[in-house]
Amino acid sequence: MTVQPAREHRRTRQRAAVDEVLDETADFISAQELHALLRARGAGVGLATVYRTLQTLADDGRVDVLRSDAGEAVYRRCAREEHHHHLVCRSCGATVEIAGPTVERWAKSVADQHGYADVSHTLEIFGTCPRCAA
Amino acid sequence: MTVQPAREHRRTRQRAAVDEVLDETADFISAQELHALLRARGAGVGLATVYRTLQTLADDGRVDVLRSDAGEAVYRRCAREEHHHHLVCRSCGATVEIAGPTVERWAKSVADQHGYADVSHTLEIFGTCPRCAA
DNA sequence: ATCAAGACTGACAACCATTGTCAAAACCTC
DNA sequence: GAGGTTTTGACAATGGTTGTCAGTCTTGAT
Ligand SMILES: [Zn+2]
Ligand SMILES: [Zn+2]
Ligand SMILES: [Zn+2]
Ligand SMILES: [Zn+2]
Repeated sequence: MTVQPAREHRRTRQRAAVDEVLDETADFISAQELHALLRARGAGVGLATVYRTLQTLADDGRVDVLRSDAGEAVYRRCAREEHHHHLVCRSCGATVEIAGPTVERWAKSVADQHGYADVSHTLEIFGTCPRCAA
Repeated sequence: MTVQPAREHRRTRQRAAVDEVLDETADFISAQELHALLRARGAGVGLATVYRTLQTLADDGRVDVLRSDAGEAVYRRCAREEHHHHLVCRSCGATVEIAGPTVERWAKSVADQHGYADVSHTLEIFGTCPRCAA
């Protein structure tokens, strides 16, 4: 019995294109925006494919997802893959990655106190970045 | 020139009905669910009106809003109107209101350090409540 | 009580992000 | 190259939410 190589996803032109945009984009971006970008730069990719690719990346923890004020899902390739949070500019989307060890412990302890198990949490900070503060 | 009394919203049967359901419901509930509830108990209210009413209540800070995993907006009348957060059961929706003074200060300080102004944040803790832990 | 002004309602259409469909295309292994 | 699997993409379908607008209801004033 041979050890099966971890079945990775295939590398296709479409996935490479999505990956490239994510690497070049510092801010959170929606699937629709990403799709428009790709179309604009010639390397067209089907909208459904963009959604599927982002979904997969998110499942694999290779991109972070959060919901904009409008409820639209937005994606970002973060420098660190470990758990962290974000300080996001409401106006231009400029993002700073944040670590908060104290908050992590606090959240866990609060959940424990109330007997909640299998705990997770969401935490994002929004504001107006220096460049957008006219 | 007489001083105008603060123009409040009008009191209508529909808004009273929505209010009543919110007071009776301990868990976060979606607009669609609330609409179905009202219809079921006879006091029918138009779906658009339910949405508008919840929107208004949220704007006035009279109900809390957050997004379910599915991206659907869910609403809840909380005991305290001051800023707070929630510990929510992923399975049954049972909710505990949480205050986190330390987190509040931390969030503000992080934003300040990066020059972000007009700061707000979202923070919710999810888990499985004691009753749902089979 | 009556009335006018305008806030509110609701059935329905419109929107729009996201997902489902499925035949064609790309890819991999033998 | 053949056969089997994965991926793609145009299009339809879904579903929450908002827009429309004529008719209804509240309210404050008469
Ligand atoms: Zn900015
Ligand atoms: Zn965290
Ligand atoms: Zn529960
Ligand atoms: Zn807070």
